[in-house]
Amino acid sequence: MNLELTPETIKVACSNCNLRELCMPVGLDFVDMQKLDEVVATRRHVKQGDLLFRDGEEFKSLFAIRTGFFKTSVATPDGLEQVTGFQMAGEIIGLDGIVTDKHSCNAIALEDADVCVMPFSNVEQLSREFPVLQRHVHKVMSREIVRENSMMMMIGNMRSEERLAVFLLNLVQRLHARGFSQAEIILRMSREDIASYLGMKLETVSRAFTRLSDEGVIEVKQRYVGILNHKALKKIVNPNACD
Amino acid sequence: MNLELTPETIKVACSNCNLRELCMPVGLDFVDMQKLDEVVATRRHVKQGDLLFRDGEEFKSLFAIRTGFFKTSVATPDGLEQVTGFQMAGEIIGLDGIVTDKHSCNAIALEDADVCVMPFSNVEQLSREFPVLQRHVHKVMSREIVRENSMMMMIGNMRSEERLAVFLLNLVQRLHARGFSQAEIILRMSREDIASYLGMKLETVSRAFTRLSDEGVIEVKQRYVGILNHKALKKIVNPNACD
DNA sequence: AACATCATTTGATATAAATCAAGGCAATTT
DNA sequence: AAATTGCCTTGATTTATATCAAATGATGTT
Repeated sequence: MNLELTPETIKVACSNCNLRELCMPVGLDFVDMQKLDEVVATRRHVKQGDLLFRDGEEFKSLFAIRTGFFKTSVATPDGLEQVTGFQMAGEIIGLDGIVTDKHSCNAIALEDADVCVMPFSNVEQLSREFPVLQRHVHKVMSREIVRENSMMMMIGNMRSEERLAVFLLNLVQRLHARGFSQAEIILRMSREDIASYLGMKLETVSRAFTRLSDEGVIEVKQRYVGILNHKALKKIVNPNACD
Repeated sequence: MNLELTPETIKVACSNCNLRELCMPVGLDFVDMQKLDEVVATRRHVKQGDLLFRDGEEFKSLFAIRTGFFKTSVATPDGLEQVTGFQMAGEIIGLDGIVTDKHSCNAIALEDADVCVMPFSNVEQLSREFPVLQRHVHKVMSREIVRENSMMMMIGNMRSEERLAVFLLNLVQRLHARGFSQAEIILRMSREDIASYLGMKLETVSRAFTRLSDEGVIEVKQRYVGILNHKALKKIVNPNACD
Protein backbone atom coordinates (compact mmCIF):
# COMPACT_ATOMS: atom_id res chain seq x y z
CA MET A 1 0.00 0.00 0.00
CA ASN A 2 1.00 3.58 -0.53
CA LEU A 3 -0.33 5.94 2.06
CA GLU A 4 2.80 8.03 2.14
CA LEU A 5 2.35 11.62 1.13
CA THR A 6 5.73 12.67 -0.12
CA PRO A 7 6.49 16.37 0.30
CA GLU A 8 6.80 16.59 -3.47
CA THR A 9 3.18 15.82 -4.11
CA ILE A 10 1.18 17.36 -1.29
CA LYS A 11 -1.75 19.30 -2.70
CA VAL A 12 -2.47 22.47 -0.80
CA ALA A 13 -5.23 24.99 -0.64
CA CYS A 14 -4.60 28.72 -0.57
CA SER A 15 -8.05 29.14 0.95
CA ASN A 16 -6.89 27.85 4.28
CA CYS A 17 -3.27 28.95 4.16
CA ASN A 18 -2.28 31.41 6.85
CA LEU A 19 0.03 33.17 4.42
CA ARG A 20 -2.64 34.01 1.89
CA GLU A 21 -2.70 37.68 2.84
CA LEU A 22 0.88 37.85 1.64
CA CYS A 23 0.75 35.80 -1.58
CA MET A 24 -2.83 36.24 -2.64
CA PRO A 25 -5.07 39.17 -3.44
CA VAL A 26 -7.06 40.47 -0.50
CA GLY A 27 -10.81 40.91 -0.40
CA LEU A 28 -11.80 37.67 -2.08
CA ASP A 29 -14.92 35.85 -0.96
CA PHE A 30 -14.65 32.20 -0.01
CA VAL A 31 -16.04 30.94 -3.31
CA ASP A 32 -13.53 32.86 -5.40
CA MET A 33 -10.77 31.85 -3.05
CA GLN A 34 -11.61 28.22 -3.60
CA LYS A 35 -11.35 28.70 -7.33
CA LEU A 36 -7.99 30.32 -6.85
CA ASP A 37 -6.82 27.19 -5.08
CA GLU A 38 -6.27 25.91 -8.60
CA VAL A 39 -3.24 28.12 -9.18
CA VAL A 40 -1.18 25.98 -6.88
CA ALA A 41 -0.44 22.62 -8.39
CA THR A 42 1.75 20.98 -5.78
CA ARG A 43 4.14 21.71 -3.02
CA ARG A 44 7.82 21.12 -3.10
CA HIS A 45 10.34 20.75 -0.36
CA VAL A 46 13.82 22.21 -0.83
CA LYS A 47 16.63 21.28 1.52
CA GLN A 48 19.05 23.87 2.82
CA GLY A 49 21.71 24.53 0.23
CA ASP A 50 19.67 23.02 -2.61
CA LEU A 51 18.51 24.89 -5.67
CA LEU A 52 14.84 25.59 -6.32
CA PHE A 53 15.79 26.46 -9.89
CA ARG A 54 18.97 27.40 -11.67
CA ASP A 55 20.06 29.91 -14.28
CA GLY A 56 19.20 28.62 -17.75
CA GLU A 57 16.60 26.13 -16.55
CA GLU A 58 13.26 26.10 -18.32
CA PHE A 59 10.70 28.37 -16.71
CA LYS A 60 7.35 26.74 -16.05
CA SER A 61 6.21 27.93 -12.65
CA LEU A 62 6.35 30.69 -10.14
CA PHE A 63 6.93 29.66 -6.56
CA ALA A 64 5.30 31.01 -3.43
CA ILE A 65 7.45 30.48 -0.39
CA ARG A 66 5.53 28.84 2.46
CA THR A 67 8.39 28.30 4.83
CA GLY A 68 12.10 28.87 4.59
CA PHE A 69 14.41 31.45 3.21
CA PHE A 70 16.01 31.82 -0.22
CA LYS A 71 18.64 33.82 -1.97
CA THR A 72 18.68 34.48 -5.71
CA SER A 73 21.91 35.07 -7.56
CA VAL A 74 23.41 35.55 -10.99
CA ALA A 75 26.93 34.81 -12.17
CA THR A 76 29.28 37.68 -12.89
CA PRO A 77 31.31 37.59 -16.13
CA ASP A 78 34.27 36.26 -14.17
CA GLY A 79 32.24 33.47 -12.66
CA LEU A 80 31.60 34.91 -9.22
CA GLU A 81 28.23 34.92 -7.53
CA GLN A 82 26.21 38.12 -7.32
CA VAL A 83 23.31 37.87 -4.90
CA THR A 84 20.28 39.71 -6.30
CA GLY A 85 17.80 39.18 -3.52
CA PHE A 86 16.66 37.40 -0.37
CA GLN A 87 13.15 35.99 -0.19
CA MET A 88 11.07 34.82 2.73
CA ALA A 89 7.69 33.23 3.46
CA GLY A 90 4.84 34.75 1.49
CA GLU A 91 7.05 36.07 -1.27
CA ILE A 92 6.96 35.03 -4.92
CA ILE A 93 10.06 33.81 -6.66
CA GLY A 94 10.79 33.07 -10.32
CA LEU A 95 9.51 36.20 -12.08
CA ASP A 96 12.83 36.52 -13.88
CA GLY A 97 12.00 33.49 -16.02
CA ILE A 98 8.95 34.90 -17.76
CA VAL A 99 10.70 37.03 -20.36
CA THR A 100 12.73 34.29 -22.03
CA ASP A 101 10.95 31.16 -20.75
CA LYS A 102 14.22 30.35 -19.02
CA HIS A 103 15.26 31.28 -15.52
CA SER A 104 17.98 33.90 -15.47
CA CYS A 105 19.12 33.37 -11.90
CA ASN A 106 19.69 30.69 -9.29
CA ALA A 107 17.41 30.29 -6.30
CA ILE A 108 19.13 28.63 -3.35
CA ALA A 109 17.46 27.65 -0.08
CA LEU A 110 19.30 29.18 2.88
CA GLU A 111 17.25 26.95 5.18
CA ASP A 112 14.95 24.00 4.61
CA ALA A 113 12.00 25.34 2.70
CA ASP A 114 8.54 24.53 1.39
CA VAL A 115 7.24 26.23 -1.69
CA CYS A 116 3.92 26.20 -3.50
CA VAL A 117 4.43 25.43 -7.17
CA MET A 118 2.27 27.69 -9.32
CA PRO A 119 2.47 26.71 -12.98
CA PHE A 120 2.59 30.00 -14.82
CA SER A 121 -0.05 28.83 -17.30
CA ASN A 122 -2.45 28.42 -14.36
CA VAL A 123 -1.57 31.89 -13.13
CA GLU A 124 -2.24 33.38 -16.55
CA GLN A 125 -5.41 31.36 -17.07
CA LEU A 126 -6.93 32.38 -13.75
CA SER A 127 -5.68 35.96 -14.14
CA ARG A 128 -7.96 36.25 -17.14
CA GLU A 129 -10.93 35.08 -15.11
CA PHE A 130 -10.19 37.03 -11.94
CA PRO A 131 -9.26 40.67 -12.48
CA VAL A 132 -8.30 40.88 -8.83
CA LEU A 133 -5.72 38.14 -9.32
CA GLN A 134 -4.53 39.77 -12.51
CA ARG A 135 -4.00 43.03 -10.68
CA HIS A 136 -2.24 41.18 -7.89
CA VAL A 137 0.24 39.55 -10.28
CA HIS A 138 0.95 42.92 -11.85
CA LYS A 139 1.55 44.44 -8.45
CA VAL A 140 3.92 41.69 -7.39
CA MET A 141 6.00 42.31 -10.51
CA SER A 142 5.86 46.07 -10.17
CA ARG A 143 6.95 45.79 -6.54
CA GLU A 144 10.01 43.87 -7.60
CA ILE A 145 10.85 46.55 -10.17
CA VAL A 146 10.55 49.28 -7.55
CA ARG A 147 12.61 47.30 -5.05
CA GLU A 148 15.40 46.91 -7.56
CA ASN A 149 15.23 50.61 -8.39
CA SER A 150 15.90 51.43 -4.78
CA MET A 151 18.66 48.84 -4.59
CA MET A 152 20.38 50.55 -7.49
CA MET A 153 20.01 53.86 -5.73
CA MET A 154 21.48 52.41 -2.59
CA ILE A 155 24.46 50.64 -4.12
CA GLY A 156 25.21 53.64 -6.28
CA ASN A 157 25.05 56.29 -3.59
CA MET A 158 25.37 55.01 -0.06
CA ARG A 159 28.37 54.22 2.10
CA SER A 160 28.90 50.79 3.58
CA GLU A 161 27.38 51.61 6.95
CA GLU A 162 24.29 53.13 5.34
CA ARG A 163 23.79 50.14 3.07
CA LEU A 164 23.94 47.75 5.98
CA ALA A 165 21.46 49.91 7.89
CA VAL A 166 19.04 49.85 4.95
CA PHE A 167 19.48 46.12 4.67
CA LEU A 168 18.75 45.48 8.33
CA LEU A 169 15.78 47.87 8.40
CA ASN A 170 14.29 46.15 5.38
CA LEU A 171 14.76 42.72 6.95
CA VAL A 172 13.14 43.59 10.29
CA GLN A 173 10.30 45.31 8.52
CA ARG A 174 9.57 42.23 6.43
CA LEU A 175 10.00 39.90 9.38
CA HIS A 176 7.76 42.07 11.51
CA ALA A 177 5.05 41.91 8.82
CA ARG A 178 5.22 38.14 9.33
CA GLY A 179 4.74 38.38 13.06
CA PHE A 180 8.35 38.27 14.17
CA SER A 181 10.13 40.64 16.50
CA GLN A 182 10.83 44.19 15.45
CA ALA A 183 14.03 44.17 17.42
CA GLU A 184 15.74 40.89 16.67
CA ILE A 185 16.95 39.11 13.58
CA ILE A 186 18.54 35.77 13.04
CA LEU A 187 20.35 36.17 9.77
CA ARG A 188 19.95 33.29 7.40
CA MET A 189 22.75 34.35 5.10
CA SER A 190 26.50 34.59 5.48
CA ARG A 191 28.49 37.81 5.61
CA GLU A 192 29.63 37.00 2.11
CA ASP A 193 26.04 36.80 0.83
CA ILE A 194 25.22 40.13 2.45
CA ALA A 195 28.36 41.66 0.97
CA SER A 196 27.51 40.45 -2.51
CA TYR A 197 23.95 41.71 -2.23
CA LEU A 198 25.07 45.13 -1.03
CA GLY A 199 27.89 45.46 -3.55
CA MET A 200 30.71 45.26 -1.05
CA LYS A 201 33.27 42.78 0.35
CA LEU A 202 32.67 40.53 3.33
CA GLU A 203 35.36 42.26 5.39
CA THR A 204 33.64 45.58 4.78
CA VAL A 205 30.34 44.11 5.92
CA SER A 206 31.98 42.79 9.04
CA ARG A 207 33.52 46.17 9.78
CA ALA A 208 30.19 47.90 9.19
CA PHE A 209 28.59 45.52 11.69
CA THR A 210 31.23 46.31 14.31
CA ARG A 211 30.91 50.03 13.72
CA LEU A 212 27.12 49.97 14.13
CA SER A 213 27.66 47.84 17.18
CA ASP A 214 30.28 50.22 18.63
CA GLU A 215 27.86 53.08 18.10
CA GLY A 216 25.36 51.18 20.23
CA VAL A 217 22.79 51.00 17.44
CA ILE A 218 22.78 47.24 17.12
CA GLU A 219 24.02 44.23 18.99
CA VAL A 220 25.73 41.52 16.98
CA LYS A 221 26.59 37.99 17.93
CA GLN A 222 27.32 35.92 14.87
CA ARG A 223 24.05 35.72 12.98
CA TYR A 224 22.00 37.20 15.76
CA VAL A 225 21.36 40.90 15.35
CA GLY A 226 19.52 42.92 17.98
CA ILE A 227 18.18 46.31 16.97
CA LEU A 228 18.93 48.43 20.02
CA ASN A 229 18.02 51.78 18.53
CA HIS A 230 15.67 51.61 15.58
CA LYS A 231 15.50 55.38 15.26
CA ALA A 232 19.27 55.76 15.18
CA LEU A 233 19.44 53.10 12.49
CA LYS A 234 17.00 55.11 10.40
CA LYS A 235 18.99 58.26 11.05
CA ILE A 236 22.07 56.62 9.61
CA VAL A 237 20.21 56.15 6.34
CA ASN A 238 18.60 59.55 6.38
CA PRO A 239 20.00 62.03 8.91
CA ASN A 240 17.32 64.62 8.07
CA ALA A 241 14.30 62.43 8.66
CA CYS A 242 12.01 63.93 11.27
CA ASP A 243 10.17 60.82 12.42
CA MET B 1 -14.72 75.80 -35.89
CA ASN B 2 -12.19 73.50 -34.32
CA LEU B 3 -10.17 71.53 -36.79
CA GLU B 4 -6.97 71.73 -34.81
CA LEU B 5 -5.55 68.46 -33.74
CA THR B 6 -3.48 69.23 -30.71
CA PRO B 7 -0.67 66.77 -30.01
CA GLU B 8 -2.46 65.96 -26.79
CA THR B 9 -5.43 64.46 -28.50
CA ILE B 10 -4.17 62.69 -31.61
CA LYS B 11 -5.61 59.20 -31.76
CA VAL B 12 -3.22 56.64 -33.10
CA ALA B 13 -3.42 53.10 -34.29
CA CYS B 14 -0.91 50.44 -33.29
CA SER B 15 -1.98 48.46 -36.34
CA ASN B 16 -0.11 50.78 -38.65
CA CYS B 17 2.67 51.89 -36.35
CA ASN B 18 6.14 50.98 -37.47
CA LEU B 19 7.21 50.38 -33.90
CA ARG B 20 4.62 47.74 -33.17
CA GLU B 21 7.16 44.91 -33.28
CA LEU B 22 8.79 46.55 -30.29
CA CYS B 23 5.78 47.52 -28.14
CA MET B 24 3.24 44.96 -29.18
CA PRO B 25 3.08 41.19 -29.22
CA VAL B 26 4.19 39.59 -32.48
CA GLY B 27 2.15 37.17 -34.56
CA LEU B 28 -1.20 38.91 -34.35
CA ASP B 29 -3.53 38.85 -37.33
CA PHE B 30 -4.86 42.13 -38.62
CA VAL B 31 -8.27 41.75 -36.97
CA ASP B 32 -6.79 41.18 -33.53
CA MET B 33 -4.34 44.01 -34.11
CA GLN B 34 -7.19 46.35 -34.80
CA LYS B 35 -8.85 45.40 -31.54
CA LEU B 36 -5.59 46.05 -29.77
CA ASP B 37 -5.63 49.58 -31.15
CA GLU B 38 -7.96 50.24 -28.25
CA VAL B 39 -5.18 50.02 -25.67
CA VAL B 40 -3.81 53.33 -26.80
CA ALA B 41 -6.08 56.17 -25.79
CA THR B 42 -4.21 59.21 -27.01
CA ARG B 43 -0.79 60.49 -27.78
CA ARG B 44 1.08 63.00 -25.80
CA HIS B 45 3.95 65.24 -26.69
CA VAL B 46 6.65 65.92 -24.11
CA LYS B 47 9.17 68.69 -24.62
CA GLN B 48 12.82 68.22 -23.84
CA GLY B 49 13.40 68.68 -20.14
CA ASP B 50 9.73 68.20 -19.26
CA LEU B 51 8.37 65.44 -17.07
CA LEU B 52 6.14 62.71 -18.44
CA PHE B 53 5.25 61.84 -14.87
CA ARG B 54 6.75 62.52 -11.48
CA ASP B 55 7.38 60.63 -8.27
CA GLY B 56 4.21 60.53 -6.20
CA GLU B 57 1.87 61.31 -9.08
CA GLU B 58 -1.17 59.12 -9.50
CA PHE B 59 -0.60 56.16 -11.79
CA LYS B 60 -3.20 55.72 -14.49
CA SER B 61 -1.36 54.80 -17.65
CA LEU B 62 1.65 53.12 -19.08
CA PHE B 63 3.41 54.97 -21.86
CA ALA B 64 4.91 53.56 -25.04
CA ILE B 65 7.60 55.79 -26.42
CA ARG B 66 7.07 56.58 -30.09
CA THR B 67 9.85 59.07 -30.55
CA GLY B 68 12.33 60.64 -28.19
CA PHE B 69 14.44 59.58 -25.29
CA PHE B 70 13.71 59.51 -21.56
CA LYS B 71 15.50 59.03 -18.29
CA THR B 72 13.82 57.81 -15.12
CA SER B 73 15.12 58.78 -11.72
CA VAL B 74 14.42 58.58 -8.00
CA ALA B 75 15.51 60.91 -5.24
CA THR B 76 18.19 59.79 -2.81
CA PRO B 77 17.59 60.35 0.92
CA ASP B 78 19.75 63.49 0.72
CA GLY B 79 17.76 64.88 -2.17
CA LEU B 80 20.07 64.02 -5.03
CA GLU B 81 18.93 62.44 -8.26
CA GLN B 82 19.60 58.78 -8.93
CA VAL B 83 19.01 57.81 -12.55
CA THR B 84 17.42 54.37 -12.73
CA GLY B 85 17.12 53.95 -16.48
CA PHE B 86 17.16 55.35 -19.99
CA GLN B 87 14.31 54.56 -22.36
CA MET B 88 13.99 54.90 -26.10
CA ALA B 89 11.42 54.43 -28.87
CA GLY B 90 9.42 51.24 -28.56
CA GLU B 91 10.00 50.88 -24.85
CA ILE B 92 7.36 50.96 -22.15
CA ILE B 93 7.61 53.35 -19.25
CA GLY B 94 5.62 53.65 -16.04
CA LEU B 95 5.61 50.07 -14.71
CA ASP B 96 6.84 51.33 -11.34
CA GLY B 97 3.45 52.89 -10.66
CA ILE B 98 1.39 49.70 -10.67
CA VAL B 99 2.23 48.47 -7.19
CA THR B 100 1.03 51.49 -5.23
CA ASP B 101 -1.12 53.26 -7.86
CA LYS B 102 1.39 56.08 -7.61
CA HIS B 103 4.50 56.59 -9.67
CA SER B 104 7.67 56.02 -7.70
CA CYS B 105 10.05 57.77 -10.06
CA ASN B 106 10.34 60.75 -12.37
CA ALA B 107 10.37 60.36 -16.14
CA ILE B 108 12.12 63.22 -17.90
CA ALA B 109 12.35 63.72 -21.66
CA LEU B 110 15.98 64.09 -22.75
CA GLU B 111 14.75 65.19 -26.17
CA ASP B 112 11.37 66.15 -27.54
CA ALA B 113 9.23 63.06 -27.37
CA ASP B 114 5.94 61.52 -28.39
CA VAL B 115 4.38 58.83 -26.29
CA CYS B 116 1.31 56.64 -26.66
CA VAL B 117 -0.84 56.85 -23.56
CA MET B 118 -2.09 53.41 -22.58
CA PRO B 119 -4.53 53.62 -19.68
CA PHE B 120 -3.66 50.67 -17.50
CA SER B 121 -7.31 49.66 -17.18
CA ASN B 122 -7.38 49.22 -20.97
CA VAL B 123 -4.22 47.15 -20.82
CA GLU B 124 -5.69 44.91 -18.14
CA GLN B 125 -9.05 44.67 -19.87
CA LEU B 126 -7.59 43.64 -23.19
CA SER B 127 -5.04 41.38 -21.51
CA ARG B 128 -7.94 39.29 -20.28
CA GLU B 129 -9.30 38.96 -23.81
CA PHE B 130 -5.99 38.42 -25.58
CA PRO B 131 -3.68 35.89 -23.94
CA VAL B 132 -0.95 36.96 -26.32
CA LEU B 133 -1.16 40.52 -25.02
CA GLN B 134 -1.27 39.25 -21.46
CA ARG B 135 1.87 37.26 -22.04
CA HIS B 136 3.48 40.28 -23.66
CA VAL B 137 2.77 42.52 -20.67
CA HIS B 138 4.23 39.90 -18.36
CA LYS B 139 7.34 39.65 -20.50
CA VAL B 140 7.84 43.41 -20.55
CA MET B 141 7.74 43.48 -16.76
CA SER B 142 9.94 40.43 -16.39
CA ARG B 143 12.47 41.95 -18.79
CA GLU B 144 12.69 45.02 -16.60
CA ILE B 145 13.29 42.84 -13.54
CA VAL B 146 16.07 40.97 -15.29
CA ARG B 147 17.61 44.20 -16.57
CA GLU B 148 17.74 45.59 -13.06
CA ASN B 149 19.25 42.36 -11.77
CA SER B 150 22.10 42.77 -14.17
CA MET B 151 22.46 46.45 -13.29
CA MET B 152 22.89 45.47 -9.65
CA MET B 153 25.49 42.93 -10.65
CA MET B 154 27.29 45.54 -12.68
CA ILE B 155 27.30 48.33 -10.13
CA GLY B 156 28.26 45.93 -7.37
CA ASN B 157 31.12 44.19 -9.14
CA MET B 158 32.56 46.11 -12.05
CA ARG B 159 35.15 48.83 -12.28
CA SER B 160 34.39 52.17 -13.86
CA GLU B 161 35.77 51.31 -17.28
CA GLU B 162 33.84 48.05 -17.38
CA ARG B 163 30.61 49.75 -16.39
CA LEU B 164 30.96 52.31 -19.12
CA ALA B 165 31.72 49.55 -21.63
CA VAL B 166 28.56 47.67 -20.61
CA PHE B 167 26.57 50.87 -20.84
CA LEU B 168 27.80 51.68 -24.34
CA LEU B 169 27.34 48.11 -25.58
CA ASN B 170 23.80 48.09 -24.28
CA LEU B 171 23.02 51.40 -25.95
CA VAL B 172 24.36 50.44 -29.39
CA GLN B 173 22.59 47.12 -29.20
CA ARG B 174 19.25 48.79 -28.52
CA LEU B 175 19.85 51.48 -31.11
CA HIS B 176 20.86 48.88 -33.66
CA ALA B 177 17.62 46.99 -33.02
CA ARG B 178 15.91 50.21 -34.06
CA GLY B 179 17.79 50.48 -37.31
CA PHE B 180 20.57 52.80 -36.22
CA SER B 181 24.27 52.33 -36.66
CA GLN B 182 26.11 49.65 -34.76
CA ALA B 183 29.16 51.85 -34.59
CA GLU B 184 27.95 55.31 -33.65
CA ILE B 185 25.98 56.80 -30.81
CA ILE B 186 24.80 60.29 -30.14
CA LEU B 187 24.35 60.35 -26.41
CA ARG B 188 21.18 62.00 -25.26
CA MET B 189 22.22 62.27 -21.65
CA SER B 190 24.89 64.24 -19.81
CA ARG B 191 27.99 62.77 -18.20
CA GLU B 192 26.30 63.41 -14.89
CA ASP B 193 23.28 61.31 -15.89
CA ILE B 194 25.53 58.48 -17.02
CA ALA B 195 27.51 58.75 -13.79
CA SER B 196 24.38 58.56 -11.66
CA TYR B 197 23.05 55.61 -13.63
CA LEU B 198 26.31 53.70 -13.31
CA GLY B 199 26.85 54.54 -9.66
CA MET B 200 29.85 56.77 -10.15
CA LYS B 201 30.79 60.47 -10.36
CA LEU B 202 30.81 62.50 -13.53
CA GLU B 203 34.56 63.03 -13.39
CA THR B 204 35.07 59.29 -13.23
CA VAL B 205 32.82 58.82 -16.25
CA SER B 206 34.81 61.42 -18.12
CA ARG B 207 38.07 59.70 -17.21
CA ALA B 208 36.67 56.33 -18.26
CA PHE B 209 35.74 57.83 -21.63
CA THR B 210 39.23 59.19 -22.16
CA ARG B 211 40.81 55.91 -21.13
CA LEU B 212 38.68 53.90 -23.56
CA SER B 213 39.48 56.51 -26.16
CA ASP B 214 43.23 56.34 -25.44
CA GLU B 215 43.06 52.58 -25.80
CA GLY B 216 41.62 53.13 -29.27
CA VAL B 217 38.41 51.27 -28.46
CA ILE B 218 36.11 54.23 -28.92
CA GLU B 219 36.22 57.72 -30.32
CA VAL B 220 34.63 60.46 -28.26
CA LYS B 221 33.71 63.98 -29.24
CA GLN B 222 31.29 65.47 -26.76
CA ARG B 223 28.15 63.42 -27.06
CA TYR B 224 29.23 61.61 -30.15
CA VAL B 225 30.70 58.19 -29.46
CA GLY B 226 32.14 56.04 -32.22
CA ILE B 227 32.66 52.36 -31.51
CA LEU B 228 36.02 51.68 -33.16
CA ASN B 229 36.50 48.17 -31.81
CA HIS B 230 33.34 46.42 -30.75
CA LYS B 231 35.18 43.22 -29.87
CA ALA B 232 37.67 45.01 -27.63
CA LEU B 233 34.79 46.74 -25.86
CA LYS B 234 33.27 43.34 -25.15
CA LYS B 235 36.62 42.03 -23.98
CA ILE B 236 36.80 44.81 -21.41
CA VAL B 237 33.58 43.50 -19.88
CA ASN B 238 34.51 39.86 -20.16
CA PRO B 239 38.16 39.14 -20.96
CA ASN B 240 37.49 35.39 -21.23
CA ALA B 241 34.75 35.58 -23.82
CA CYS B 242 35.63 33.53 -26.87
CA ASP B 243 33.40 35.21 -29.46
C1' DA C 1 32.84 89.98 -31.33
C1' DA C 2 32.70 89.87 -26.43
C1' DC C 3 30.23 87.82 -22.79
C1' DA C 4 27.93 84.60 -19.99
C1' DT C 5 26.56 79.99 -19.12
C1' DC C 6 26.85 75.22 -19.06
C1' DA C 7 29.13 70.80 -19.89
C1' DT C 8 33.23 68.46 -20.01
C1' DT C 9 38.02 67.46 -19.25
C1' DT C 10 42.13 67.34 -16.60
C1' DG C 11 45.07 67.63 -12.46
C1' DA C 12 46.22 67.11 -7.43
C1' DT C 13 44.87 65.16 -3.26
C1' DA C 14 41.94 62.67 0.06
C1' DT C 15 39.34 58.78 1.40
C1' DA C 16 36.47 54.76 1.65
C1' DA C 17 36.67 50.35 0.57
C1' DA C 18 39.42 46.46 -1.37
C1' DT C 19 43.04 43.49 -0.69
C1' DC C 20 46.26 40.76 1.79
C1' DA C 21 47.17 38.37 5.92
C1' DA C 22 46.52 36.64 10.44
C1' DG C 23 43.93 35.31 14.28
C1' DG C 24 39.62 34.05 16.86
C1' DC C 25 35.34 31.77 17.60
C1' DA C 26 31.79 28.18 17.18
C1' DA C 27 30.20 23.94 15.56
C1' DT C 28 31.32 19.24 14.12
C1' DT C 29 34.23 15.23 13.84
C1' DT C 30 37.43 11.91 15.47
C1' DA D 1 39.20 16.50 24.81
C1' DA D 2 41.77 17.53 20.74
C1' DA D 3 41.48 18.53 16.01
C1' DT D 4 39.39 20.00 11.80
C1' DT D 5 36.56 23.08 9.35
C1' DG D 6 33.87 27.00 8.17
C1' DC D 7 32.78 31.57 9.24
C1' DC D 8 33.79 35.85 11.05
C1' DT D 9 36.68 39.61 12.87
C1' DT D 10 40.62 42.53 13.03
C1' DG D 11 44.90 44.75 11.40
C1' DA D 12 48.11 46.70 7.82
C1' DT D 13 48.48 48.28 3.31
C1' DT D 14 47.05 49.34 -1.38
C1' DT D 15 44.06 51.12 -4.76
C1' DA D 16 40.20 52.87 -7.25
C1' DT D 17 37.27 56.33 -7.05
C1' DA D 18 35.64 60.62 -4.83
C1' DT D 19 36.56 65.17 -3.92
C1' DC D 20 38.35 69.66 -4.66
C1' DA D 21 39.90 72.90 -7.95
C1' DA D 22 40.99 74.84 -12.26
C1' DA D 23 41.11 74.99 -17.21
C1' DT D 24 38.99 74.14 -21.62
C1' DG D 25 35.46 73.90 -24.90
C1' DA D 26 30.79 74.44 -26.76
C1' DT D 27 26.53 77.14 -27.08
C1' DG D 28 23.78 80.82 -26.87
C1' DT D 29 23.08 86.07 -25.90
C1' DT D 30 23.50 90.99 -25.93
